[in-house]
Amino acid sequence: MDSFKHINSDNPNSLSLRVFKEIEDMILNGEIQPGENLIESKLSSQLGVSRTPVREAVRMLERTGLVQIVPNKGAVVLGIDDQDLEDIYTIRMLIEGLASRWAAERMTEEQIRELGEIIDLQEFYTMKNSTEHINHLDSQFHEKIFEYCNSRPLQHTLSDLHHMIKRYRKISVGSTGRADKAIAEHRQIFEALAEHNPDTAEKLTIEHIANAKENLLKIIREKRN
Amino acid sequence: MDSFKHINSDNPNSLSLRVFKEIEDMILNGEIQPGENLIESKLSSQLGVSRTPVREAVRMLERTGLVQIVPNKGAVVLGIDDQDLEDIYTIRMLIEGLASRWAAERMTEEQIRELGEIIDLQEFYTMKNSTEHINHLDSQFHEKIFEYCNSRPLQHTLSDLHHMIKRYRKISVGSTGRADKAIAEHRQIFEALAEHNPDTAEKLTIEHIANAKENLLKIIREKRN
DNA sequence: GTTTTTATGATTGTATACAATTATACATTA
DNA sequence: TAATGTATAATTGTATACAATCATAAAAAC
Repeated sequence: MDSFKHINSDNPNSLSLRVFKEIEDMILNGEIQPGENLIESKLSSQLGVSRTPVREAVRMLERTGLVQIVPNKGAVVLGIDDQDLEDIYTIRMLIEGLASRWAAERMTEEQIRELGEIIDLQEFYTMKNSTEHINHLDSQFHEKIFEYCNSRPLQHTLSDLHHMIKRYRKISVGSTGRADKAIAEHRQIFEALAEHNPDTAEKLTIEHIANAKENLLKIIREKRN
Repeated sequence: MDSFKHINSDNPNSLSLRVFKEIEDMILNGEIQPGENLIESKLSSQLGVSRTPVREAVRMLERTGLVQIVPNKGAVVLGIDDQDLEDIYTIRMLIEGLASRWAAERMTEEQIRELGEIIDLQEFYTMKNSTEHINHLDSQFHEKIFEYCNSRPLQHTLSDLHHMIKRYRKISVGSTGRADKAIAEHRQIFEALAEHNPDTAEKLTIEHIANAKENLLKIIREKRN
């Protein structure tokens, strides 16, 4: 049953992957706006590569939900509206709740130690007000949990959801007073995990994401006015 | 904000798509076994097309989770073990439960009528013992619900999950006495949806999928012995 | 003046050629 | 013999050329 295991693909950068990331950045930074068409020939000359890796990159972008491909017509950049965003967070509540539940059941002592270190770092950088680090560690905390829950299907599902909200995460934690609260919540979740208490871990995680959702929606509404 | 809407891509069959389906079938039918490598040149000569559409098809297969691509090395067919299968069904319980909840809230009268017709057909073909039709309608019932819940993120998530278990669905409903029970459950879910009763619809859907899961695991264990 | 047709250009889809990488078998050395 | 290096073959990655499809605008028909 060796063939069933995942091989840890160590990201040996291919051109397609580089192009994928470059186009993704352009979209995330607003250089390319929702509604615009991605034209393979333009992108390829712009990036100095042939059309083939661009094509593959566009296919990867479709997979992340950033783009929709219409056969024989091309790829158009998709936006997401408020309803979509709310739905994504509601789904995340359920799925990440489940992830915490399973992590609480399945985590090893070594993994608990590792997660503890992340929390310590988070508290450190929050005191220092280093937004850059805070955002990165926030992502890392969530990613570690769904690594430790040790379920390929769940990881797959969650990674899709996280891709969808990549555009918004940067504003979610930054700027407001949410960072302090978020970390206090992380600490609580961590303790439930460390005690192998699935019910509490799940409940706290759901609340945590519900709070993040409210905060994000609030910020977005403010930005619009 | 026109650009945000999905264009109903009416499947204008491209070669890549045809090739995708052919390879998918080969894997689903066991012609290509988990652990085997997909070799582009072989497949292209075997199917009488060039390597380009084969490459694109393999990328699509990776997206459905049937295959894993290791850069510079190729694509290997993935299997899923019992734990994966259980996890998928647990996730499905949550997600389809949510789909039913939202469908109950958002469904139109016209959609209720349509869904009712599917149920009627299901009952008809179950009396006739037409396994072919039963399986198809079972899929259709679930797909209609997450079409009617009208949430793109949820649809995306669920369609991934359904792809993952495509290999198993054919044996799930067939052969056993499960079909009768399944349809009775569908009927109950339908009534909750028609009454716009989210709580009941969600609860019944979760139970329904839990039952399907037990049934599937039982069948698989029997087949192994 | 409006609609339909037709021609042209732009863009995507597919095939093929070549480059880069990886796997395999054999030889070499300790 | 085991380990390491090297040559060759197999395979994937990328570039380019051509075919098919679609979008646009001018011309023709009404």
